[in-house]
Amino acid sequence: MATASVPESELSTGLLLFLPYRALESRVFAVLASAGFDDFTPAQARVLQRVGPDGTRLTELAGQAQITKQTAGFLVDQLEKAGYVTREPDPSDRRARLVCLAERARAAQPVAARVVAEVEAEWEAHLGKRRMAQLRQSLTLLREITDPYA
Amino acid sequence: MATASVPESELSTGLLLFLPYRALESRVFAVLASAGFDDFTPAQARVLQRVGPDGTRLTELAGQAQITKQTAGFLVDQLEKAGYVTREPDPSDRRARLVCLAERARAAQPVAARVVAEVEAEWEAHLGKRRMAQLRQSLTLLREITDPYA
DNA sequence: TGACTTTGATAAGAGACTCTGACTAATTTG
DNA sequence: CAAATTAGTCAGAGTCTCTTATCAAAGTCA
Repeated sequence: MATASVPESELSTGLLLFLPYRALESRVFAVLASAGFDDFTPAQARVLQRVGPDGTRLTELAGQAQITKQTAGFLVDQLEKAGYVTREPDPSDRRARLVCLAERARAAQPVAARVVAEVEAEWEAHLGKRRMAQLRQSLTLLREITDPYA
Repeated sequence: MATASVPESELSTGLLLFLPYRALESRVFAVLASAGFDDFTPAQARVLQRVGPDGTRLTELAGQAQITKQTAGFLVDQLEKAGYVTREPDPSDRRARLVCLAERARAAQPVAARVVAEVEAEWEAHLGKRRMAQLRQSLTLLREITDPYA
């Protein structure tokens, strides 16, 4: 039996996905902190990221972030105290409340968006336009079978 | 100026990377648990994953996982109690100790490897052989600029 | 060599995150 | 309407992570 040549990378696709994800998140977090948005934690940010423009229910946030309702509630409490979100009654269901973006979150958003664009530009410069586009396309396809909320 | 069409996906590349990563990790974790390897946590697993075949120093594990040495030590303590790793003196530096894989970790490895292979096969079936290969290639390239330990 | 700095690791304590279980209130269903 | 489901909260415990401080071994350099 012929000896197979060792592939250029022995890392699992999982770790290969994780490394750039973590790099991006760290960059965004660092820039936000130095821009004065240093009063929230990564866990809070991951929930905040999921709040839609018209508000999102706690259960929905918990589902998307794959944490329990209790944990989501705990994190939203803190985001609320720090002025990033408000809780409004949901007109369509009196049991529910909508978590809505507050002023401070709307101020942070463009800062975060700028960093994401910057990092993505660096990636595109390294990979080339073609490969970057293919990467996003493949990841979008992959989302169909890996994101329960796609 | 012509109005640009809305891209097919509005998700940031970061979230697109995260979703399949999380899906893979969850699958592996679930299968390991149902195979009897249910006595470690995700945080412990992320450290265990980094232990090399010849042992790895605590500081190295902490660096790769991007956690503090103290946190890494805390997690290794628990992995040691559960029988997944041992700590051996490092012959080349009497300050250091090598975290080494123990019997239980060697037993879990093939189970984990099988699930990873299974999930990657599903992804390849969805994307096609060509796109899957391109995806891994692009991610490997991206690692050059996003992994400080590449 | 001997003082100084760096590096590997640990200890103590506090804060943050997350879970399970139990509960209330509103809605949906049969 | 009664039963089951769904949205959310409360209480408590366990886990994870950090900061600060300390010790011991190794490296640096005058």
